Amino acid sequence: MSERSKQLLYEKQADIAKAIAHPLRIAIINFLKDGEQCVCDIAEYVGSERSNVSRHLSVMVNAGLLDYRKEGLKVIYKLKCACIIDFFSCVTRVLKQQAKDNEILLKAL
Amino acid sequence: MSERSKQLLYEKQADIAKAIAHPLRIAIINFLKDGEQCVCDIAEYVGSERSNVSRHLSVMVNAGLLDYRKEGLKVIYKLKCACIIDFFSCVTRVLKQQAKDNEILLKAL
DNA sequence: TGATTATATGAGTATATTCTCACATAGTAA
DNA sequence: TTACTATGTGAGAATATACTCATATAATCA
Repeated sequence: MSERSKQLLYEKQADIAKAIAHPLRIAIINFLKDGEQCVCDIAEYVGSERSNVSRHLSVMVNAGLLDYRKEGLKVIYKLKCACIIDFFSCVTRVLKQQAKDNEILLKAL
Repeated sequence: MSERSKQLLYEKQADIAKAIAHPLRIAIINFLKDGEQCVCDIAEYVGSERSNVSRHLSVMVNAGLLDYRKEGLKVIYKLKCACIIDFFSCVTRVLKQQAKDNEILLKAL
């Protein structure tokens, strides 16, 4: 792969990681794991303004993480790729390792 | 899990995603996939200032993605958890889907 | 000792992200 | 038509991130 292609790929990959990298967006992903939802239900679940949630949703749509469809007044969002869940199994492993490290540190005090 | 615990977990997960979410850091992860490296070799590989690379490395160490050891003047960094690679297989699937979508769109023009 | 090298960090600037409020848009229903 | 509801978006302020340059630290070697 050329240097330029690599560069582009890294940027695309970073865009996707960025689209995940926010507590509110992670909460949304967790909510959508169990099925599609409209903006107002998502906003209630995550406890934030609808306008704010709407923006976070559009970040994830732009990154290719979510799909949506309109149903009357409502817009229903869903995960486009269930594989996003895999990301969290990786993250969970890192967090468990961190917790273990902290435990060791704590015992040394 | 309590609301507070969920909130904390989402923040921790977001911190890890943030630590990945930069083209330079992704380039570094790709370089370290093949084995540990010192700062100056990493800086040369990614084509950036050492001071900048040093900072990106410390972001990833703080997030629990990397480990390091000192060897003389050099500091050698390595991936702490190979599972980070799994993240990219997920990202790759999202990117492939995007490429497919774009192809469909292109044909419709 | 002083010079050299690798790395880390403080300070400043530039840029990006997030949130809130107000308003716009679009579908629905009286 | 008007009123209502769900969603999206512009503008501004607050905050976070990233980069560069200069300097600090720490190991090595003459």
